[in-house]
Amino acid sequence: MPASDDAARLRKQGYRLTPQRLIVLDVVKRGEGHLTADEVHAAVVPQHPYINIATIYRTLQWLQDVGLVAPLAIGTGPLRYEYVWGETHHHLVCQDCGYEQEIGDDILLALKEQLQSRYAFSAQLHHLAIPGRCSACQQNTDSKDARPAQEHDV
Amino acid sequence: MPASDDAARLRKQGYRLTPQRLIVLDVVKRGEGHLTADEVHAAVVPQHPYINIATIYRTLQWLQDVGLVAPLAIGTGPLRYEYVWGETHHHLVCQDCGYEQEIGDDILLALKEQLQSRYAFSAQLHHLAIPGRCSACQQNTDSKDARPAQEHDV
DNA sequence: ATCTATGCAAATAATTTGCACAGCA
DNA sequence: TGCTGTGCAAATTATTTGCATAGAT
Repeated sequence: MPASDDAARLRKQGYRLTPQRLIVLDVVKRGEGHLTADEVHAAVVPQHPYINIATIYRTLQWLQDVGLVAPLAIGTGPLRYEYVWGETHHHLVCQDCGYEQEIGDDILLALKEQLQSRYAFSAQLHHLAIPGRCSACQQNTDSKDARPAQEHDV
Repeated sequence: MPASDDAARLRKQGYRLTPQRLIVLDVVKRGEGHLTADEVHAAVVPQHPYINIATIYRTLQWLQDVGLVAPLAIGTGPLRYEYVWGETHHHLVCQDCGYEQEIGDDILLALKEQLQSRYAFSAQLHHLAIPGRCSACQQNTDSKDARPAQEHDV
């Protein structure tokens, strides 16, 4: 799904395509993981030196509006953005080592169905970051937060 | 589970209990829904006029460290905090009307098991906000923000 | 030519930190 | 009394907005 595809679609839909928008889209698309506005900006600068951080924010907002990127609430810190590929997917994020794994949407189907049948609630889980521990880190049995009464890990 | 319970536990664990901490804890505990730092501050002021917003942030951080409150990433905007009751629970948040419903943890058990067996991943879904549409809003077939180009569900 | 997007700068939010003093254990 | 927590103010960080102009269609 080349960028030109998105571009053609957007142009046809009457949106104005500027180099800034194309570059930002490209960066978000090829950026692995999830980028903050700042990271996107840094990645764009080499190709478009005078681009302003405000434009990044505006463009990311616009890309959300047209459905090409989605923000990912990853807990604390600044918002992160990711390109929305055709198929919905989710992420497993290891809280110990930071490892991320992408998983399909199918695993949430059962959950969605249950929410619908039990609560008549139609869940919109487009893009979920599921925190936890990966297999490797589960084995480090570790006696973490056996906290004596102070000293907090950060 | 009266606040004094938590207080006793914390004192026993060697933490220092100040009126500020007790009031903040109390506010978060009785505050329905999820409060931002600012909202907590506003709620505390009547009882403790000179409390500073920085203290709120520090206290909320501390309450997280001792496991009494948890931050809830509710998408965009400032972080929200909620008291952690004994049993884990989650929330259904309607994106149309804002209605929130609390649901038990059991509905996620199957999901957790699948993640464990398929990905060897131990999910930590302490506190999940699940966006979607409630039954009432599903019926308003809605032609919401009919954007000239097309339209995406959010 | 028209109208929207951009750059710039400044405003606003949201959160953190340094430091001297207050107050809990 | 000895530390730790607090208030205050200022520093950071994150995001948004007004306005004149550049640039896409």
